[in-house]
Amino acid sequence: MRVLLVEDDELLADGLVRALRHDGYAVDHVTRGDQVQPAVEAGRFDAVLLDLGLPGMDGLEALRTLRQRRDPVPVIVISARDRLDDRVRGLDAGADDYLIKPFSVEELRARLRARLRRGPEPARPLLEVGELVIDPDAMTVTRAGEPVRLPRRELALLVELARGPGRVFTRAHLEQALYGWSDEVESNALEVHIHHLRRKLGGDSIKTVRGVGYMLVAPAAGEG
Amino acid sequence: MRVLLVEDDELLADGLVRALRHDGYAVDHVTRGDQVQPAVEAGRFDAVLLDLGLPGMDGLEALRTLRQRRDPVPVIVISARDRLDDRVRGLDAGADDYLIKPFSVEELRARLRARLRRGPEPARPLLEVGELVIDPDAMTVTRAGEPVRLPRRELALLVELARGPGRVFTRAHLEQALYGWSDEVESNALEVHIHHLRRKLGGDSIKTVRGVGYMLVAPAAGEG
DNA sequence: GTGGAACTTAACGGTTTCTTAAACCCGGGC
DNA sequence: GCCCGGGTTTAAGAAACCGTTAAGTTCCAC
Repeated sequence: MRVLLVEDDELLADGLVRALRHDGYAVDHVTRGDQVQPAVEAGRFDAVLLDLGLPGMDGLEALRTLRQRRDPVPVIVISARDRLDDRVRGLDAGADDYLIKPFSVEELRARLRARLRRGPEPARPLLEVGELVIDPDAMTVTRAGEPVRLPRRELALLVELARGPGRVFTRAHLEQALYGWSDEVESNALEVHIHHLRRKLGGDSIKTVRGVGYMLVAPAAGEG
Repeated sequence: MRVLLVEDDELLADGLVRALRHDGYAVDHVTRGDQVQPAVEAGRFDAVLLDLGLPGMDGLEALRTLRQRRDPVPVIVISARDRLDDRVRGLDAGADDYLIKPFSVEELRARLRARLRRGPEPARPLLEVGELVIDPDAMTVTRAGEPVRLPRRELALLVELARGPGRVFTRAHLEQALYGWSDEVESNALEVHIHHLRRKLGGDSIKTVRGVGYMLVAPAAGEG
């Protein structure tokens, strides 16, 4: 298992490298934010441990660059920035975990194990349907470059459909995705939401499969 | 996105359910540890939020059971047990994240988002008979790559026949597959559906066995 | 609180699908 | 040739499905 440690504090870095190597990981170590992208591209790491306050380029910036290029490598942020919105920002920038310094090496090990157990989760590509761009990860939609603000139900519906573009989702599945088992829908709420979505996204983006359900039209697939 | 919340503190659970529903998640809620396994099996959740101190069965136990059965659902532990070795044990039991009570809802949201970023849906099992490909889950059929639109009854009939290509299914069996035990059909509805299917799939795809029933055979290319 | 957005429910009409029924077909026995 | 029973085809009314509109209700931000 190959791990990239990005940390400019020599003392901490030394300790971590030593501890992780002791656990059997192959650890590479860089100290500057602008080294992250090249290192990851070259190195095929199974995980990255990323400090945030770095010379060259801020760690968060480096992380965003990585994710913009759809690199799926698991990233654990290790930072002294302990404010709530630091953590939220880090996770939303694409971190898989966020550990606050000072932390116990034991916990880092456990969280690293948890990440490595799963392996990289491939990032989904942006879904483009005509002038429509759906980012299922960020749960955002833009039309002709303009962000489209969607109400909760409609967004949830669209994101669910975007999980399998070109695939049919049954009404039962979609209703479960929106409502769970607790509330049962015994009206045509689903159809109404579909209707509203179509109005906002353009009529041919969501296709009806009669007697079955709905599907988001895939970019590549020919027919609408 | 479907989320299962496992939490016995009514007040906390209520708040979380409310907050998550507000974010567009379909939230189901159970309070006992021994309800986790059945719920997850029945519910196809995208993530589980799991308290540890639970009636019925300890959360950690429930988590281990889940993982022993190779269930891959992402699990975020939310617990007041804040000792280092609690966290390590939780993560090593198969948790993907471990959040200590009291926590900020904002952080839970961010960590949930991080867990729900995920790759494409796994491939589904397909039934293949000659050039015919049936996806029972999406309830779609393609013939030589071309989608064939089938109404529900015809589809159900075809799916049943496709379970044993080259095998004869009795009328009684097929009628039961279409209408269940309760409904008795006392007309030739079955024959009519067979007729329609043959028209769409090609005349020789469904063979009649006089006095017994029908069977599916690989249809010849180019017809239909 | 209050106003507006979002959500649900209900109703209607056009369309597809399902069932029923009746006519038709066809091989086998006489 | 004629009849018989199982199977096929056709047609038509009934039922279900889906899109749309609109009204009522809940939710939420101000």
